[in-house]
Amino acid sequence: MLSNRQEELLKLIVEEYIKTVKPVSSKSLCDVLDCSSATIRNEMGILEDLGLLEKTHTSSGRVPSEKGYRYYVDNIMKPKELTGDDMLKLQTVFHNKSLVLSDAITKSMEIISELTNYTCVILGDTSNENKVSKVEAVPISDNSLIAIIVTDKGHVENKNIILEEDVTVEEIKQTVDLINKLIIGTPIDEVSAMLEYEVKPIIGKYVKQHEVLYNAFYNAFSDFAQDPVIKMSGTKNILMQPEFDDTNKIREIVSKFEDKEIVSNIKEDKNGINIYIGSESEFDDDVSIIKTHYTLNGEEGTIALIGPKRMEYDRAITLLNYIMDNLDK
Amino acid sequence: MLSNRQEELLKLIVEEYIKTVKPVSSKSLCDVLDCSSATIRNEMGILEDLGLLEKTHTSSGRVPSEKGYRYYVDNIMKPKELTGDDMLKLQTVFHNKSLVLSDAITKSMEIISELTNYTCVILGDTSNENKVSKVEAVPISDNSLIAIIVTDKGHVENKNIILEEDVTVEEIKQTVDLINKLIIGTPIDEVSAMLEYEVKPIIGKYVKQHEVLYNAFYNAFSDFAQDPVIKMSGTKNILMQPEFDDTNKIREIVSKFEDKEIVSNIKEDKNGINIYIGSESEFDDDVSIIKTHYTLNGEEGTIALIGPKRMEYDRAITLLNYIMDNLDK
DNA sequence: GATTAGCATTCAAGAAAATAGAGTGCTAAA
DNA sequence: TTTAGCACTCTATTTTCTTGAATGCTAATC
Repeated sequence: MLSNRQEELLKLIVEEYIKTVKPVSSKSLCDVLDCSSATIRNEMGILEDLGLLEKTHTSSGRVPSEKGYRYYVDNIMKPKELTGDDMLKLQTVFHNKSLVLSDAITKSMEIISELTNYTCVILGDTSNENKVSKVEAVPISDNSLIAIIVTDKGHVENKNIILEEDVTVEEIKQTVDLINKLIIGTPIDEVSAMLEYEVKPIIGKYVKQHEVLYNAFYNAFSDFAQDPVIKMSGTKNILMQPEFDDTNKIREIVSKFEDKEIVSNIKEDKNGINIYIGSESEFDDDVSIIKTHYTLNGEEGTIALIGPKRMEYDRAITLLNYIMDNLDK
Repeated sequence: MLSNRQEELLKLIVEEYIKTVKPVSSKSLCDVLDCSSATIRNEMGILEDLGLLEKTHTSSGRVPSEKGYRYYVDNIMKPKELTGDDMLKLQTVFHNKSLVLSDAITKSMEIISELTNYTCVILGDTSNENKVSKVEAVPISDNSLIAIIVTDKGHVENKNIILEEDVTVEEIKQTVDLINKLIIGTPIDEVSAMLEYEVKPIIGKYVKQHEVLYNAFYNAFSDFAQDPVIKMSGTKNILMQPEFDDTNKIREIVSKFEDKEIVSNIKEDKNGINIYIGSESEFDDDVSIIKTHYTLNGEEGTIALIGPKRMEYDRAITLLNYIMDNLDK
């Protein structure tokens, strides 16, 4: 258990380091804590023994450890008020009423990455709340067609399908009508089963080239659930941070950003705003990630803010909270 | 005018530098040119006076200048045969027949960036060859609908539209039917005019909330022509090149890659494969860009390969040519 | 028992000097 | 026209020194 002074000291060191990116010396805190540097050094020693502080070399000042940041975030940090300036920029998103929701998230992401100078990632999934609203097929050539699926939440997916065998326009129309009749209103995650057990048996009776067409639509729908949308904003921001002043580190991060599989792992399941510090992020030991899962009118996904370990956690959280609150409305 | 030996010398220096990224010394070429280093130094001096070679400092070996690369590309370089290995990897794209064309380009881009270790960019435009094939509108809520436009080449665009005033399902249906009747077959770049002069006058007679609906569709179509698709592959590749072993240079390039406006400038209009060396690229003085414009079954755009100035121009061109030839089929 | 002054100690970071070696340019001879 | 030979230039690396900002510890003080 930390004494009041120890907590105060940890707080000062974390906040000073976040600001300056330089190890904090005992002397520099004398004034604030109103005691001598020797006393502070003693306390620092204790915090270091507890694993909350670290040194970069034997005679350097102290730097928060991962555990130190964790303690700060869990026990010390207080929510921060939004500054008028931040507020002002955020307003521009929410006052534009003609923005469709999905655009609003994207726009928020851009603003948040700009305000914080961190990198913002959106991993969007199509929520299972989506129900099929309309299916359409437009023939393009003799052996290809475009299958279009619209959901009640306004999602549109289309797929260009090559047909292995010739199919008549009439057959396509029949199939589409049939599918529409049977699956409108079906939640998107149940469509595959629906197609297989309800549509497949019936389609054979009415449509000649039923195999080909069934397969085409089955593939179109199976794509729907998959590949989450990845959007990033401010990729460069995190690379600009002084702690990443190393070509190989930058290359490593850029490589990870480019790898969809790695980025997809940033996905968050828990509710509320969650903080992952350094190695906790499972993305890169030198970054922290603040994530939150959102469900918003048929869209669902993760919004994540990637910054250095010395992130301004309080401000970032406040900003994210503000955005989430306002998107709800 | 260069002598044979001078051309040979330039060729050797360019190719050696491309391979090693180290200034080339006179001594290292004695064997190949079968003369003394002093002779080579004399010739090098001439090439330097002509601005084809440069030194990094007074007593360093020679490095090709921008003009040197240009001379090499224009006068010396010969097309390169594809290696069996390259060929093999490329085959995988073209043997997959169920790949729709647009996917084939994307896939080619990925392979080409992987084979060359350069960065590949595709700037896709919707060609004006596209003609409207079908328009559809699906109501989502009382005050919003999804407008969908399909072209004869298989392009689909959709837009979520918020209606300022209430509109009935019946009115939407009427409008869509009307638009379909009037504009199917219209080239995409003429749709705006068509809407304004043909549809607008008529729509008023049949549809009550014609203003609102007209505006909605007008906006949906105006989006179509705009925002070209940008796809990138192997962003990290160029950052890995040894000449970019500098954090600020890397940051600069990443920033440019992130800026859609800058990337859009890479667009190519000329036919055939074009080479832009260093400052000619107008993207960054330290890179070269090989670009080609493609028109392919209703899709149109630019495919660009971004590498260091010491690119393997011959190989890159051969690869691009191979891809373009095969996409045509 | 907690605090602090004082002092030896450690280490990074930067400047300065020393060294080695890879190249060049130029001259004079072949 | 070519080349051997040599002085010269510059980079890159290593080494040494110096400075100053920290620390840890001890012993005196509050």
